[in-house]
Amino acid sequence: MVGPKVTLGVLAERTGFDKSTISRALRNDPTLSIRAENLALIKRTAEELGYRPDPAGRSLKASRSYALGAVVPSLQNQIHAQIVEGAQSACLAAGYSLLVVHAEPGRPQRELYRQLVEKHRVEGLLVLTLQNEAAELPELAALGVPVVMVNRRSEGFGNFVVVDERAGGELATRHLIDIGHRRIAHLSGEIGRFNAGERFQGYRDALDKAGIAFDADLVEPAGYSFEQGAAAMERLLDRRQGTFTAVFVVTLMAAAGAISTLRRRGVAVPGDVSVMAFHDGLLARAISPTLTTIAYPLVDMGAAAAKGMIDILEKRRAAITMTFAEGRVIERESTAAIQS
Amino acid sequence: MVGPKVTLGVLAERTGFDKSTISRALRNDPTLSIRAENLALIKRTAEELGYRPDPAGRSLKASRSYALGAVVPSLQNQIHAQIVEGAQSACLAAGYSLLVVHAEPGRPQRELYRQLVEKHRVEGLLVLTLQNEAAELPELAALGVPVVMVNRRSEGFGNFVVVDERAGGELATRHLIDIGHRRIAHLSGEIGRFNAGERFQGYRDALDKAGIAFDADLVEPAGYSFEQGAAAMERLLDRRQGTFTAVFVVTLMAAAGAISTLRRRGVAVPGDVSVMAFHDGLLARAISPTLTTIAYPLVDMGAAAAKGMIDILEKRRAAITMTFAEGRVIERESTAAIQS
DNA sequence: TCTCCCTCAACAATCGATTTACTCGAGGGT
DNA sequence: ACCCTCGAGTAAATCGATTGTTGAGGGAGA
Repeated sequence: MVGPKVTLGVLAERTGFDKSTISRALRNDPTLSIRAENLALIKRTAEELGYRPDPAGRSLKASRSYALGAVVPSLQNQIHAQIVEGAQSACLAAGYSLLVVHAEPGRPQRELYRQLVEKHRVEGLLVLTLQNEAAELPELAALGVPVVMVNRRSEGFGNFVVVDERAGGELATRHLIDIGHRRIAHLSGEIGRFNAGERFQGYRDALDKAGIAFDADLVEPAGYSFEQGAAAMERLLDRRQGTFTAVFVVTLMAAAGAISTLRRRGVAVPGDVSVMAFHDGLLARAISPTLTTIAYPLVDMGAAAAKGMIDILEKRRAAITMTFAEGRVIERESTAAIQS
Repeated sequence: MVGPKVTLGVLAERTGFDKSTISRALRNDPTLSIRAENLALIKRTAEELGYRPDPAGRSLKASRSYALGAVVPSLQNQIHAQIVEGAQSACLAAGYSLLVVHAEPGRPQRELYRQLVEKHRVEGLLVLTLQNEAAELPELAALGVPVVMVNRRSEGFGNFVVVDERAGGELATRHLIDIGHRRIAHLSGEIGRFNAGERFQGYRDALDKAGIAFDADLVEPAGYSFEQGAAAMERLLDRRQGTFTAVFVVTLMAAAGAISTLRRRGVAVPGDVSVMAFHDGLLARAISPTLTTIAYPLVDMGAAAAKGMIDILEKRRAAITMTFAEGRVIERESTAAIQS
């Protein structure tokens, strides 16, 4: 079917040139000088026979794998799925491949990273997950390949691609303020973690700028998952039902959880409480009421991370620190203006 | 940091044996006879130095890439995300890598497949998408690598890993019947396609077995997406509102869409209409009311497909035709018994 | 006319792992 | 004394692509 493999050797026989000449010709190697007509002949022949350099040969000689690795908590989280989609596209477009592994909870992630680097020889790691950054970052660095953190950032750590979480948190909260809310609660993540902490700061920023007093009791630690959002809303209602008219929830999933609790407890959304989430995904349109969110170009972010990594590997840049600022409010049904 | 690469050559110097001896020793090559103590020495040294065979060298010599390719419509669909997660785990566990590409709508998929095979040299394709199977399957076959269809099946085509769609459709419908429904609508996919067609058949099977007359007018062609589900429910209500008490929707996403329409039109779920979906995912618990679904082990299905592919490549089997039968009803809030 | 320098390529060595074909000495059988 | 067979490894070739080095032929300047 496919016939004998088309290698440089085959091309050499066909054209009468040496394989090294052909290799150089096809790559437009400037150290090769060749007659224009011969160059054309070689290129044409390669084209006709459908020559594709074998990545194994290339890798062996170059001591490179042209592969990146990514570790992701779970692909079932749409946020991560978007990021991975972008990274994948960027890798393929640049001639790299991307190995994605998901971290099964309970199994130490260190092993996954190590396997990726030592066994599969990935040249760089895209990190979308880390339980304990302080402890794990040094380990990662010790693996000897560059690391780019995506959707995460750690003090003093070089490479990251993130969205402006703090500005996003502020944007979300300000939107609630703009449509008339004053008593705004916040379902947060673990404040010590980057994303949760920044979003929380943004929430405070918006309150401050609007001259609204911060009420720590209106902040309930939740987490990123549906269940955590639901449980946190439960606690918040137990304590403060009726005293807030809007809530900014730290993630899309947790917002869905919060809404489910609100509905179950007979609190109308957005009638009694408006709900605003961070990050957009198909889920936002699938639940009812549809969710107002702060949307960032997550696919682009994934692509930027992969591209940045590749640039680093190819010495086109030394580091990547990129912040996507262009968050915007996507208004849907879960938020409503307050008239009073 | 990582020091000089540990290759067979390094091990040879350290132990005094020839690299070929070491290679064969480490792989327990039965054609090598070696003194037990020397074997132990070699293995110990390899362990100490952290030797990992370089996949590039191995690939080159073996003319194999140890990589599989998968083309998926979008990772943002949880169903596909689950399948890919499973496939990924299975590949990594077997020492293979998995290249996932997602089909951007509009770009011909044929190019993606070709690139995967010719440029990245994947040894097998996991196919989760195909617009037009009759036209594209021969093209895929012509690429010269084995193809396993996942969550899809085509008449006369050898390899597939699927769930028992028809039994699942029957199970879903029967559950509705069991809890008292008689007038059951169906939001279907394109009947010509495998999944949609089978699920529809299952729907009919259940009606037949229960002695309920099939009413073609209660079947509304929808599609697999949220929007299509929403629009189809719109049409169905326009035509038949009040004449059915339950609906079996062809996918999770479309069911979410259907529910959103039902709610907007003031039809209570499950009060007026019970909704049952096919396949389970985080989404089912995130929407409100939570969705009753037919759950299949999709992660396992992805893993089985990858494992089957690897078995084929390693000649442990000639083909894989596997059907997961163990679908089960996960009862949540979107369905309720009818008392009458 | 004699170097010297381009132009246009060819040669050969590598990268790391695997595989096929040997080698070398000790012991066994006749 | 001679041939053979094991046991225990060794040597060399190979996979395909990529350099670093070398060389033949021709034109130009001295």
